[in-house]
Amino acid sequence: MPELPEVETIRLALEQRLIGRRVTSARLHRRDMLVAPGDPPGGFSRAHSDAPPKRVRRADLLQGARITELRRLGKQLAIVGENSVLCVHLGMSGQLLLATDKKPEPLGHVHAEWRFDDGARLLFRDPRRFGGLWTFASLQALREARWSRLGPDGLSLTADQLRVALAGSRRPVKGALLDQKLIAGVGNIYADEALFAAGVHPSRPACSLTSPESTRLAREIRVVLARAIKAKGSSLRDHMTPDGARGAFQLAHKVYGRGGQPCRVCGGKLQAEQIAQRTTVSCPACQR
DNA sequence: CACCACCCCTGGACGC
DNA sequence: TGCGTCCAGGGGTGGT
Repeated sequence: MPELPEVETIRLALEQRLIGRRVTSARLHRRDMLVAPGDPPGGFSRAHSDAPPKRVRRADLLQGARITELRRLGKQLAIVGENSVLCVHLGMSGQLLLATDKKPEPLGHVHAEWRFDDGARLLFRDPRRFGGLWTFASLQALREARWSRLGPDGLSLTADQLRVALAGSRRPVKGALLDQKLIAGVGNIYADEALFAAGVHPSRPACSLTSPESTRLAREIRVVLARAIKAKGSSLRDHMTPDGARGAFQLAHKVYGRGGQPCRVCGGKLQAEQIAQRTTVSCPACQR
């Protein structure tokens, strides 16, 4: 569920709370949620998953490091320390939660936790475990190993960047928007919302968009993502800010999750179908 | 290379 | 109330 706006909301909150703080200790409860330098490619097998809670290598999980910045590309977040970088991917159900109280809450599925020099605690929780943690020696290493595989960030997507991404592809434009190699950060919610706002039907072949349509779609992608960030994201099930607040953008969804209901613009019946293995909702009248 | 089907995983919604 | 079934979906992998 966390797409670009949810991750950016988390980034902004952590930036306020963590920059300048030093990690005094870190714990990893599930070894298979972390991929460290030197680990076999593809991460750890689930066979490691029953290992008891353990301390990790000092260089891993930012131990001892002061946090200097928080970066994001698409749906991925980088917590940058003095001597190492932790890349967090939240997958479907991942959360980063801040807790200041002494008593640990009875929260399940907490796979890693950090303690900071001001007493703050940061928890990485991910019930469905589609997410994960990756450690790197530097931001440069993260860029080379992971972020180089991502397309341009959706929040600043230009019309030209979108035209390049869609060029020569006959797959449905919805599928192209979801492909992180082409555009980073757009998931099922914001793909549907941006396509609706742009008046483009999700099943249109990507390369069939006219130049004005691409320009409009790129703008609507930026706008819908920016509006969602202002609302602190869409809280449908799992998303919340590190401080436990819910986002409000789900109230502004025009098509996502509304199959069969009336279009908020024309009143016609919204259509739900499977496109690129994702439930896709659109308005047959408003989107061409 | 382009694209698609499948799989990973758990909790919540829903039907009986 | 409780149990079974289905569905949500990002992204990696392997097949066409």
